[in-house]
This record gives sequence, C-alpha cells and structure tokens, in this order.
Amino acid sequence: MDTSDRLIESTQELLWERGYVGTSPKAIQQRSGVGQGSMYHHFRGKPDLAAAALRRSAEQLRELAERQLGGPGTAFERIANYLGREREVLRGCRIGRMAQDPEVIADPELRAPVEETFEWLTGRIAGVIEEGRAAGELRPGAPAAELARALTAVVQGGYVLARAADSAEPFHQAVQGAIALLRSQLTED
Amino acid sequence: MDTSDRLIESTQELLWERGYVGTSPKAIQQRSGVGQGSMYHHFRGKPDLAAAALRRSAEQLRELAERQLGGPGTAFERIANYLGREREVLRGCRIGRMAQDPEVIADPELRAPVEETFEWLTGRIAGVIEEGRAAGELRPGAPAAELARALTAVVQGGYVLARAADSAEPFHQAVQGAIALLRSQLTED
DNA sequence: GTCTATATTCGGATAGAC
DNA sequence: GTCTATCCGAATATAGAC
Repeated sequence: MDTSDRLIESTQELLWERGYVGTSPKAIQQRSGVGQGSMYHHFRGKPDLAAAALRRSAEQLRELAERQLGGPGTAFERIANYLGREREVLRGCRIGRMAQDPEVIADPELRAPVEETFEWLTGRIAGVIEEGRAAGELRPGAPAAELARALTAVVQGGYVLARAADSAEPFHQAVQGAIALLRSQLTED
Repeated sequence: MDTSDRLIESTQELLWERGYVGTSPKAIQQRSGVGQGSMYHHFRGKPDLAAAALRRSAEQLRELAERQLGGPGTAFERIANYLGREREVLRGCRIGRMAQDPEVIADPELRAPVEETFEWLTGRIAGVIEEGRAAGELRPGAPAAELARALTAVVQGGYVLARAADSAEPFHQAVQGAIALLRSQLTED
C-alpha cells in the first residue's frame, strides 16, 4: 500500500472515531506513520484528505449494502437481511456520523459523498419495495420512497440510541421493530 | 436572568450548533457576554458547564415530547402528533447530536442526560402503544418496546438524513413512512 | 518525495489584583 | 464576583534543506 493509501485509510478511521472537527493532521500522521512534509506533499491539507477518505468510505458502504439488497431472497428478506446484518453498532455509521459536523455540512466537497450515499441507499431500498409490490409480495400503500426513508432512518437513529446507551441493545430493538412493521406489509398476512 | 443562566443558555445553543468538541470556553463567553473570570467562578470548566447545559436541554425535551404523548387523542393520534410535530429539522436534535461525540460518551456526567432522555422517551412511547393495545385500538404483535425504539430511531435518523441532504424533506418523508407503518397496526384496518 | 524548523492562532485553563 | 495577565500545548499549516 502506498503513502496516499495509508493516509486515506488512517483518515477514514479517525473520521469514524473522532469526527471531522476532532481529527487533526498530526493524528493522521501518527496513525499512518507518514511524516508531515510527506502528507502535505500528497494532499493540500485536512479538507482535501478528508474528502478523499469520505469518497472511499461512501464507496465501501454502498458495496456492503448491495450485498444484501442485491442478494437472493424475496423483497422482504433482502431488506430484512440488510437491516439485520452484523454491524459494529457502537462505532456508529462512518458516513452518517459526518452529518452532525457543521464544517462537513458547510463544505460541498465534504457533504457530497454523504448526501449521495443516502440518496443511493434510499433509492435502492425503494426499488426493492417496488419490486416486492410488483410481485404481489408487499401491499401497496404509502409511497415506497417514504418507507425507504423510514427504514434508512431507523438504522441511523439506531446508532444514535446505541451510543447514547453505550449498548448495542437499543439498535437491535429498533431494527427488530422496523422488521416487524415491514412484515405487516406482506400480503400473506 | 442571572449570570449562571446566561452561561447555561449560551452553552446549550453552542452544543446544539457545534457539538461538545467544537464548543470552546471562549465562544461561550462571547455569546453570553460573560467574562472569563466570571465563567470560571460559576463553573469549574467546560465539562461542568456542558453537564449543566445538557441536563437543562434534556428536561426541556421531555416537556416538549410530553405535550403530544400525554395530550388528547387515541394512542395512534398521540404518537403521530409526536412524530409529526414541528421541528427545526436542519438544526438536528440537541440531545441526539451529543451521542456522536466520543468525549461526551466517555464521560458519565455528560452521557447520563443523553441516555436518560432516550430511555424515558422510548418508555413513554411504549406505554402509549400498550394503552392502545389494551383499548383494542392497536393490534398485538411485536414487543411495544421494539416498536417504540424504531419510532424514536426514525426521528433521530431523520435528522441525520436531513442534514446530509441539507433539506428537511428526507426527515418529513421518514416520519410519514413511520406513521404509515404505525397506521397499519390499527385494528380497524 | 521526505525531513526539520518556524509561525500563528486557538483551547482551556490558573493566578492574583480589584 | 469580575477583570486582566499569563501559561502551555495543540491545530494547521508554510518554508526551505536534503
């Protein structure tokens, strides 16, 4: 792995753990083992490096989600698999976390990967819901986009509840509740 | 309003806008118009002041939520009123925001009001769901605690989606989706 | 490409006068 | 109770040597 990659990877980790405002260039240098002059040779500064790190995290998150959402099974099963998949709950979402930071939200370069990730994710889930409805598996009803937003929000909010409680339990309860509500949309009910 | 109150109120605002790590004693002094010596006379330092501010925000949030959850209407209506009530969506949740900050989570004094707020809120919503079930208004099914966690998570996650999109729209979609799912739990369906 | 030196401002206080 | 002075390290770089 080359110098740029080590810098990006360390920045991804630090942004996840400490957020943008809590991540310093010095901490990135120490974690990556890359010197100061070297870091400023490869990147213009902290915002530039953070943008690269966020783009990479966004890409990884989409790949992970696609494994369940594009996997085998009925529409309900694919969404339930996505919601219930194993996660490092107490670490939170490496993308969603950025939404809290005013400096990220204020900088279009930094906000773009965050916005695009959630647009992609809710669109993807809405598409699966539409497939399920077309197949007669899921009831028609509320707009698929609204259900997809609600499901995405349960995951993001679940992280918040878990960190507040310093326990993964609230996250898992929230996800179970969401799956139960989605199950009641099955036509066989 | 006395000096302590002005300090606490300014700290509440800054914690909401910028988070714990992004809030400096100097910024608090400037916003409150209170001098440095005075601030350190009334509070031992930033953590002490932040703890006071968070306790007050937690109390205010419970009062606000109780207006809908303890208000008139059926169980469904009370929860739908709570979910759909007007909010400053793009500012986020002043309590939920703290869950992202590692220094808040690591300090029991700071985390306690955050944890207690969500425990109270999910318990209160679960209670309303139980009332609705006892009255024959809502179907039995998933544990009320799980549904309550999911609904609470939708609100918290809705804030995340809204800030990511720099638009209140995803929040409102998520809430509408959640209300639609809850509506399908009505026995009259 | 990488290193070390230097610069400026901020963060988060403590000390002591008034 | 409030004010001003002072302190020390961290944040975020820039400059120039190697």
